[in-house]
Amino acid sequence: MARPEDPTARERILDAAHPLFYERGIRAVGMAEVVAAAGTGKQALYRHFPGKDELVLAYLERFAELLDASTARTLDGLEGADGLRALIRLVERRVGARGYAGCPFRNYLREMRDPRDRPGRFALRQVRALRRLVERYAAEAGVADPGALAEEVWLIVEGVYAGAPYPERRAMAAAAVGRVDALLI
Amino acid sequence: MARPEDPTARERILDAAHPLFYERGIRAVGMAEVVAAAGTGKQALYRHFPGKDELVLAYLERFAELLDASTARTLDGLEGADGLRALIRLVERRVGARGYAGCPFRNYLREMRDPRDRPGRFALRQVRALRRLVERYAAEAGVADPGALAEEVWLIVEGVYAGAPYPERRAMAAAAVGRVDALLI
DNA sequence: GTCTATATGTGGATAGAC
DNA sequence: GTCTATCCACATATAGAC
Repeated sequence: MARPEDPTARERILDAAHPLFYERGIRAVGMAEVVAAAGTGKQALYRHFPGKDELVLAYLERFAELLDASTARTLDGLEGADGLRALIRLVERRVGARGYAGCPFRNYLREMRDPRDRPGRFALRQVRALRRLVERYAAEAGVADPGALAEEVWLIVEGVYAGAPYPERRAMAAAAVGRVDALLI
Repeated sequence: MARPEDPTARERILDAAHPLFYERGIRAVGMAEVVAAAGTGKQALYRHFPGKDELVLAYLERFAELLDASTARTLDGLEGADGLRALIRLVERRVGARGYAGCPFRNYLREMRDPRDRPGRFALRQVRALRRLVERYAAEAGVADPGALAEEVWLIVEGVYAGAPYPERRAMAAAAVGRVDALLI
C-alpha cells in the first residue's frame, strides 16, 4: 500500500546532520552516518538533497536563520557605539556558550580552504553581512575615522572567533569586550 | 646490484610534501600524491615515515624550524614594548607574504578539530610558545596590568591569523599594527 | 507510491607485498 | 614501481514492507 509522504523527513534529516556536521566537521561525516542518525532511508535523503553539497548548504542556511534571528533580537533598535558594544557582547555570549564549536561559516570556509561552491559562497556572505553591520555601526558612531574603527572592531571579532574553539576562548572574549569598550570611551 | 641508500630521500619527500600539505591541507593530500611528487618509491616513503602521522609531524617540525629561526633573528635582543611592536610587525609581514596560506599549526589544529595526536600536540606547543613570548614581553613592558596587555595583544595576533587566508588579510594586519602601537603609546 | 534496507559501482585513502 | 588488500567516501539501483 502507498504510504503518504512524511513531511517531517527533511527536518529529521537536518536535525540529525546538524550536530554531526557542527561538532565533527563536514568532511569527517559521511552521508551514510547522516542516514543512520536520521533513522531515514538513504533514498529519502537523496530525494530531498541531490548531493552532499545541497545538504551542507541547507545545514548552513538553517544555522544562519537561527543565528540571524538571535542577532536581530539582541541588536534590535541599537545603532552606533551602542550597537558595537552590544555586538561584541553577543559574540562573547556565543563563544562562551556550552557546546560551542566555532562559527559554522568560518569552520566551513577553513575546512574547505576558501571554497567557491554554493555552501562556500553562502558562508562567505554570512561573514560579510556581519562585517557590514560593524561598518554601519562604526559609521553611525560619530568618530573621526569610521573605516579605521570598523577595521579595529572587526579584527577583534575575528580574534574571538579564531580563539573560540580553544579553552582560552572565554578569557579572549572578555578581553575583546574590554577592548571594544576602550575604543568607544 | 644493491643501490646505495639515498641520504637525500627523506628531504626530497619532505620537500614534496610541504607545498601539498600547506596549500591544500593534510586530509586533502594522500600519501600516493606525496610519493608521486617526491619521485621516490612508496617503499622509500614508508621506510622513512611509518605512517602519515609521522610524515605530517615531520612536515610541521620542519616548518617550525624555519619559522622559529626567522622569529629569533627578527626579535633578537628586543624586549618589552619593543618586542611586542616588532612581533606584530613580524606577523604582519608573514600574512602579507606571497603564497601565504595561513599559519600551518593553526591550520592543522582547525582541520583536525583540536587533535590530540602527536602532530596536534606539537602544533599546540608552537602556538603556545608564541603566546608565552607575548606574555614575557608584556611582563617586561612596565605596565600596570601585564596580563591584560598580553591578552589584548594575543587577541589581535589571533585576529590577524584568523583573517589571514582572506583577501582582507593585509588591511587587517595593518590595523593590528596600529592597534598594538596604540596600546603601547 | 513511499518508505527501509541491502547491494553495487566508482573513486581514493592507507598500508603492505614482491 | 606495481600490484593487492582493506577501508570508507559519495552516489545509484534494487528488493521487500506498508
